[in-house]
Formats: sequence, C-alpha cells, structure tokens
Amino acid sequence: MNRSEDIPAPAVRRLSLYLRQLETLRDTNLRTISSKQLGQALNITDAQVRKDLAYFGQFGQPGIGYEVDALIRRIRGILGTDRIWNVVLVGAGNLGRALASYRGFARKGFSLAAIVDTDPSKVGKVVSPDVNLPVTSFDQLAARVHADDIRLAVLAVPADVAQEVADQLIAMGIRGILNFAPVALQVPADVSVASVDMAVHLEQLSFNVSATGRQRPHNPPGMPGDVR
Amino acid sequence: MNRSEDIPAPAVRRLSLYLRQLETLRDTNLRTISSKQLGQALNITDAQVRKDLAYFGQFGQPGIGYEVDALIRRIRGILGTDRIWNVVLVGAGNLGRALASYRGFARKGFSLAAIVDTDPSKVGKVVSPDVNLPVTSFDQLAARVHADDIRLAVLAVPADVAQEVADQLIAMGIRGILNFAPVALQVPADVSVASVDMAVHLEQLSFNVSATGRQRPHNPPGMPGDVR
DNA sequence: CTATGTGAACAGCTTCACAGCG
DNA sequence: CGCTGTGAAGCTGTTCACATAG
Repeated sequence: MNRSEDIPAPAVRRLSLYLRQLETLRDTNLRTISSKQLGQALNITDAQVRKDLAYFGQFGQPGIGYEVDALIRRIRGILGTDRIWNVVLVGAGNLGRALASYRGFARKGFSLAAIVDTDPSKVGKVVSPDVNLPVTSFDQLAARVHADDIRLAVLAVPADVAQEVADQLIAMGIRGILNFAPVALQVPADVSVASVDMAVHLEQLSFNVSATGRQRPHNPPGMPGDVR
Repeated sequence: MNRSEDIPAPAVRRLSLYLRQLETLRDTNLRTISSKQLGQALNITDAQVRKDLAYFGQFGQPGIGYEVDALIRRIRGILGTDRIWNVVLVGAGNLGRALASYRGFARKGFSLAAIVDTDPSKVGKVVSPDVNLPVTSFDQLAARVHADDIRLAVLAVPADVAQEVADQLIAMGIRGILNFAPVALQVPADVSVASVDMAVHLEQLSFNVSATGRQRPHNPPGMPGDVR
C-alpha cells in the first residue's frame, strides 16, 4: 500500500496535532468533523487536512466529514501508537524527574518501562512520587531493553555526555531518541532523533518578537506570528 | 536592509543550531570555521549554511571561512539575544520547577524574572533550590510585566487552562509564548507561539521507527532518520 | 587552491479549484 | 448542496554549480 517514505515529514507532524485535537473533541458530543472544522482549530487550511489524511487512503464521507472515533483509530494506526511502546527515561535529574511524572505517556500509548541514571546514589530509589518505578543502573539497562522490547529512549542527561549515552543506547537496540540535551546527536540512518531545546525555542520567539515588535508592548497587529 | 519577514522560518531555526554549535566550538581552539565544517556537525549541507547566513549580509572570508567569535555575535544580533530578555515562567508544577532550574536561561540571554502560580499554597515559596525567586501570585503579574518589560512567557500549566492563561498573558503585554501544554493556542497575529509537546515528538519517533523497523532491533540501515 | 556568495535549476510542500459522491 | 479526494498550479525552500575573492 502506502510506503511511509513518501509521506512529507510536516504531514506526519500534523497527524499528531489532528490526533490531539480529535481526542479533545471526542470528550464533547462531536461524532463527526469536517476538514474545515479540524483545520480551524489548528490554523491549518481544510485542503491541507484533506491532503494529509488522503496520503493514507480515503475514509471521509463526502457531504458529512470524518467520523471522529474512526479517524482517531486510523491516525493511531498510522503513527504506530495503536500498540504500547515501552520507553526508557535516561537521566533522573530535575528535568528527567519532571518528565517521569508526565501523565501523557500512558494516555498516548507509551509506557515508561525504566528510569536509569549513572549516579549510584539514585539507583534503587523512586525519584518521582507519581511513578513507582525505582531508578535502575545504566549497566542493567541492556538486558531490560531486550527483555521488554524497549525501542524508544527519552534522553535527559547533561549535554557533555549526551552523544556518548546515545551511542550506548543505540548499541543496546534503541531505535528512536527524544533528545532534551542541547547538542546535535550523530546517529546512524536507521535511528530517529527528535530534539527539544528550550533555548532554541526561546530564540525563535526572540527573533519573531524583535521582528514584529519595535512598537510599545501590545499594540497593532503585524505578521503571521505562529511559529508552529 | 533586510526585513525579517522574508527569511524562511527553517533558516531562523537553523541559526539557533549554528549558534549552539559555535558556542561549543569556541571552547576549543577553533578561531575560524567553514560552512562545510559547521554543516557537517549538524547534518546540513554547506550550501544551506551559506545561504542561511547570506540572508543577513556577507561576513565570511573566501578561502578562510567564518570567524567564530564574530559569527556568534552576528547571529545573536540577528536572533535578538544580544540583549537580555526577561521571561516569566507560568506554572510551578513538576515541569515548571524543572524548567526553572534550567541553567541555559542565563547563558543564552534570557533571565527568569518571575515565577507565577495560581495555587496560593505555593505563593511566596522558593520552588526550585537553584533559583532564589519566590513564586508570585498571578494577580501581581501584570504589574511585573510592565515594570520589568517582560515580553516572553514559558507556559507550563495544565492543558485545560492553557488558553485562558495565554489570553491573560497577552492582555498583559506578553508577545511570545513557549507553550508546554498539549493544546493548540489561538493567539493574535502579533504574538508568537512555540510549542513543545512530548507526545507529539514521541509519536514522530513511533512513526519513524515503525517505518524503518519491521526487522529485528538494530539491524540494517534504512532511511534519512533524523527528525529534527 | 580553498571557500564564499548567489543566480538558476530543482524538489517538496501547500493551495487552488473542481469533479464526484452521498 | 456540503464536503471529500485530487490533479494541476503555485510557492517556498534546498541544492547545484560557478564566478569571484583572498
């Protein structure tokens, strides 16, 4: 059928947004939604929404729109989150602990299967009150990765060790890394990386506000604005 | 000279990455760097690097490359981080507290000027050991925003109140929002939003790994891989 | 001879506009 | 009719390739 290679990356990103929106919408009365409605909630054109969904076959009803529940199931299937992904959290510092208590993990099809840290004083302890999962030592991780089929890692370690840790994770069999360290990871072609760097995001805002601004705070409108 | 409106958004994003890389590089011996070297560290072509920089004038030396220190200053100037931006952190929950202790704030030209939360039991307390800044009540924020010229906000509040809080921030004069809540914020055209949603990122990885995979963990190469 | 800056070619993504279906 | 699905057009961003500078 459809090989995922020829799906535009921006389209995949938007699928996640559609899904998030639909999940919110479902909790209301809505049974069906049009591309126009869905687009408006996300500042995306209706044509874009239809194109994105059409990459994966046709499941809208002309004259009606899309059935919300069915569309949710479909997008989950496309993204691969119709099954549970075991995830390892690497690094139990400030950020790591906050990420551990993120409630969206479970709700979205991800299961926090292990928390590891190299600091021996943390090993064995429960670092987040919300998660009754003790910190494991890094050495014991390889076994867990195989035993629990863990393919995704969230990397919340200091920048200066991020590449080294990533290399080890990949050697263990990790296939996707959500990187919170402010470095550009070098990984083989068969490993995916997504990066979150607060400084990078703040700099985008700084640039945009500088461009839009140059007038007293909160005055006339200026330009597109939304960064993503 | 150059109006920032006609600079591609992806180029601006890459400027942040160049800057990050250059700042790391400077701590080594490097005095000068070529577009090729800089690109290789970030998996970007040399032509792309030159195009991006050329949007803002010419400051490379043919045959030599770019002077690292000068380029750093130049990019900071472009991004607007050659001055200090006061930032308010809204929401002192798990994530908010972790973000508060983020050491990159100061290093990158941002200053955490206030931490606010609506929970009265948190007001007045120092929630992060690294930051001696007590939590302020939301009511007192408007005054602070004006007094300290705070234009940027980091939003770390629950999803169901994110839009409402964003509206209030904008009314106070906030011009850029780094949104950690899993919702699509609706903002006027003269306000910028950057969003970070861990679920969205994990879903991208899930999609990529599903596509690349379909073989036992850690085997042959497949496709591009890097998501950003 | 190395590396920049840049028009021109190319590729990829988005929008348009409309045929066709319920 | 309303709304989808989709070729075709349009636009934006990337890569090429080369003239030019040191």
